[in-house]
Amino acid sequence: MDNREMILETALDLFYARGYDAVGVQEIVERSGVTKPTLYYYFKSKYGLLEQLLESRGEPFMERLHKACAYEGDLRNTLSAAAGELASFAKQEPKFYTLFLALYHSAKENEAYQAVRPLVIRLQQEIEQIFVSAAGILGNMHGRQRQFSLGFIGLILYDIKMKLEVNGGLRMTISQEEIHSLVHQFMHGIYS
Amino acid sequence: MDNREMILETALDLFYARGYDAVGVQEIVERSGVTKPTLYYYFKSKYGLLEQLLESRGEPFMERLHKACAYEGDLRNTLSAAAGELASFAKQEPKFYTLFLALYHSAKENEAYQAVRPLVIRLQQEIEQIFVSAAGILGNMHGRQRQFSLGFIGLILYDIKMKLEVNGGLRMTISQEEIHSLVHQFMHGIYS
DNA sequence: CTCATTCTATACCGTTCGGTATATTGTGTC
DNA sequence: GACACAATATACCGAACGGTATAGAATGAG
Repeated sequence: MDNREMILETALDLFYARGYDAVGVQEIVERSGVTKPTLYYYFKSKYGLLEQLLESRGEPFMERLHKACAYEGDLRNTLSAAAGELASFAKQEPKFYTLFLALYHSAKENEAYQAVRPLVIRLQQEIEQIFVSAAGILGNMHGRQRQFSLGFIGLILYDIKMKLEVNGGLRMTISQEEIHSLVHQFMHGIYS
Repeated sequence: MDNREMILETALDLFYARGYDAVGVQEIVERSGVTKPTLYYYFKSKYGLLEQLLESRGEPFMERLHKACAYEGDLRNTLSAAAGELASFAKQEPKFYTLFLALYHSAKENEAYQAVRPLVIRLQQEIEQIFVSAAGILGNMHGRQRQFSLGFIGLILYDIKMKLEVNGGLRMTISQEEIHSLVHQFMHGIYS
């Protein structure tokens, strides 16, 4: 692993464990076996490091999610596909997933929240687009696509986080059945 | 307002806006119109300030929640009472509610997460106790009280946060109907 | 071999960090 | 008026913060 990747990996470990603000640049470079100028050569600043970390780990996932969110006439199946993609991603990258969630809920005027916003917005757009596509069929959304998508995201993200925690990080399993059950639970609220 | 309360209020504002780690003691005392030794006289350390902030604002709420969670034979009504209490608290203290949620999701090895744990545990216990009490009647929980309570907490907390955000912090309204609808949505997943 | 470019280390910068030793100012008690 | 005690300010501490000026090593191209 080259130095750049090593720094990214170390930063992920540390930000995950203690948070962006509580981790110093010095500690990152020491654990990575490099010195400060190396970090600043690749990332320009501590904030740049966080940005590139979020982009390098988030981009591949966003592409997979985009494909999974392609609406094909059935809202339930599409939501299940999206939720399944989120779950499999969380299983593959539990630390990044947890870090993402922490940043998602962090203070709005904090640097770290600004850095994660692009990813959050894209996630919201992908999910919201599902409901927009389904509006033609459902017909009764009355412009509540945003509300529905936010609620769906919150439900799924939190459920996955809980399942990650009770299994101690690794070994998380989330079956197709559980996904369908969650989606069913969510949709029942919509239709009633 | 005396100096101690002034410091607490300022700390809440700043921690809410930018997060515990990103705010320095210097800024807190400047905005409070006092000097550092005054802060350290009352709170002993920055961490102590956070602890006392969480306790002073969290304790009154926990007491109200405890009463609301008293199980009286009907799971739906009890859950609605608990959720309603959470909602009214969020409406009264939106900044503290949001700060609590941010800390709840922050990195586990971070100081701030350690500080909020007592409150988190008590919240979980209150909610879990509802399901434990209901177990005699439901009978089919198979020791899943913890899982149910965590899921319920996640659903309610996130829903309230969303409603806070779309209304720009103040002017949040969450009707009794919405509460009942949420609880219904949650329970349908349990019974099915 | 030479030169440009990429990458990395030594050593340092000013600033801010959380925290404190010491002294002074109320304020009510005896 | 003397005393105790709570509350506050001045001035300072060493350490850690994010960041950088400068120079040296490595690498491939001509």
